[in-house]
Amino acid sequence: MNQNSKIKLSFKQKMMLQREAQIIQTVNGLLATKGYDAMTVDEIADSVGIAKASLYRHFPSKEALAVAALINTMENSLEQIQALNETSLSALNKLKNITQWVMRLKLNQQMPNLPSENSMLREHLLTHDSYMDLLVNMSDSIGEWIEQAQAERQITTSVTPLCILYTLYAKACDPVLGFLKISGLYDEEQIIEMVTSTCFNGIGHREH
Amino acid sequence: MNQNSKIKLSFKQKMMLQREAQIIQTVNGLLATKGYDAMTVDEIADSVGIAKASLYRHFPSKEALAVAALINTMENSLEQIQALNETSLSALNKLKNITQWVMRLKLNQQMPNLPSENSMLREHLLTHDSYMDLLVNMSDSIGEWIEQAQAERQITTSVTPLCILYTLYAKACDPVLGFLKISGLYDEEQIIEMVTSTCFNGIGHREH
DNA sequence: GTCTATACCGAGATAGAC
DNA sequence: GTCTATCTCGGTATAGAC
Repeated sequence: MNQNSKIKLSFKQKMMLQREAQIIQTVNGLLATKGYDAMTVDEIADSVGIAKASLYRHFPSKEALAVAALINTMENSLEQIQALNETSLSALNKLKNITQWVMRLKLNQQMPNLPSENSMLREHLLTHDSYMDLLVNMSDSIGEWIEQAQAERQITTSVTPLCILYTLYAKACDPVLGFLKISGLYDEEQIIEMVTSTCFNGIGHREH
Repeated sequence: MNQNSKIKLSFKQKMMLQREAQIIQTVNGLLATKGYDAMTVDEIADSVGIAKASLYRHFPSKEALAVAALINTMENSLEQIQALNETSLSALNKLKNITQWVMRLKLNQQMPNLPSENSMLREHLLTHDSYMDLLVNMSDSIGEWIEQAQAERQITTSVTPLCILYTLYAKACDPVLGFLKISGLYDEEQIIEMVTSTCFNGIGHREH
C-alpha cells in the first residue's frame, strides 16, 4: 500500500497503482452488495471499464481480488484504530466509536461480506500471512480496549473478552442495519443510534 | 406438510412424503453449513443417496429445494412459538426462549443461511405467498410479545419494536455463535448463555 | 498493459430407457 | 420414480495480437 512513500515512482507506475486502487474500490463495493460468490469477474471489469484480461494482469485470480479488497478494508480499520489511540477517549468510547465507524461502512455498502463458513476463500485467508497479521493486530488493539473498559467497569464482566470481541466484529455484517434501512422508517443516524443501543445497552429493560 | 392429516394416503404416497422430508432435511443441513450458492445439486443427490434426475422429479429446481427447506424451518419455528403461547411464561421469557431455541438450531448447523442481499433467492422468497404468510404470522406473534414486554417494562423502550424484532431475527444467523464454538473454549450451554446475555443485557456495564 | 476471442470446466437441468 | 448419459450455459481463466 505504501510503496510510494519509500521510493520515487515513474508516472506509469503511479497510474498503475491508481488503477489498482480503482479496481479494489470496485471489488469492495461488489463484495459489499452481492458477496463473493455472486460477484463475477466480468462485472468487475465492466464496472472498472477495462477488459477482463487486463484485470488478470493486475491480479492473478478472483480470489486475489477479494483478498486485496479485504486487506484494504482491514488497513483502513487499523488506521481508524490508531487514530483513536491518539485521542484521550475512554476505552468504552473508543469501542463505541470504532463500532459505529464499522456500521457506517456497512450501511453505505462499503463493508465486504465474507462468504459463509466452510468456503474456499475463508480457508485461503487463514493461510494468508499479511491478512492474518492485520487481523491479529486489530484483535490485539481492540482486545486491550475491552480489558481496560472491563477494568474500569465500563463494560460487563459477565461475558469473556473474546465473546465481546466477536460481538463487536459481528457488527461488520449485522443484517439489522440493512433491514432497518430498507424499512425506510429511519435515517442513517437513527439506525446507528438504535443498533449501538441494542449492542451496548441490550434489549432488556434498564432503570433510569 | 400436513396433507396426511387430511386424507388417507397410499403406501407409495407415504414413501414419497418420507423421501421428500429426507431431501428437505439434507438441503437444510447443506444450507446451514455451506449456504445456498456453495451448495450443489449433485451434493444433495449424493447425500440423499438418489440420482440427480430423481431429485428433479420431486422439486423442479435448486431454488425450489431451498425454499422448501426454508418453509420447513419456518413451520418448525411457528410451532415453537405456538407452544410458547400455550405456556404462562412472561413475554420477556417467551422472547428469550424462542431466541435461545433459534440459537441452538444455528449452533447445531440446522439453521439455513440465506444468501447475501440482492440475491435471486431472496427476490423469489418475497413473491412466494406461503413463505410470506409464515413470515408475517411469525412477525405478528413475536411483535405482540415485544409490545407486551415493553408495556410491562421488561424490555427497553428506547428502541422501536421493529428494531427489536430484527435484532432477534438476526440471532438466526449470528456469526458469534460459530466463532465461539470454533474457539473450543466453551460448551454449547455457555455459548447460549453468553450470547443471550449480550443480546438482552448488552455489553455495557450494569449495576448489581 | 490493453484488447478480442476462445479454451475450459463446473453445475443446473433434461432426455430417454427401464 | 429411478437411473445413466448428455445438453447447455455462465463464469474463471488464458492465448495471442497490438
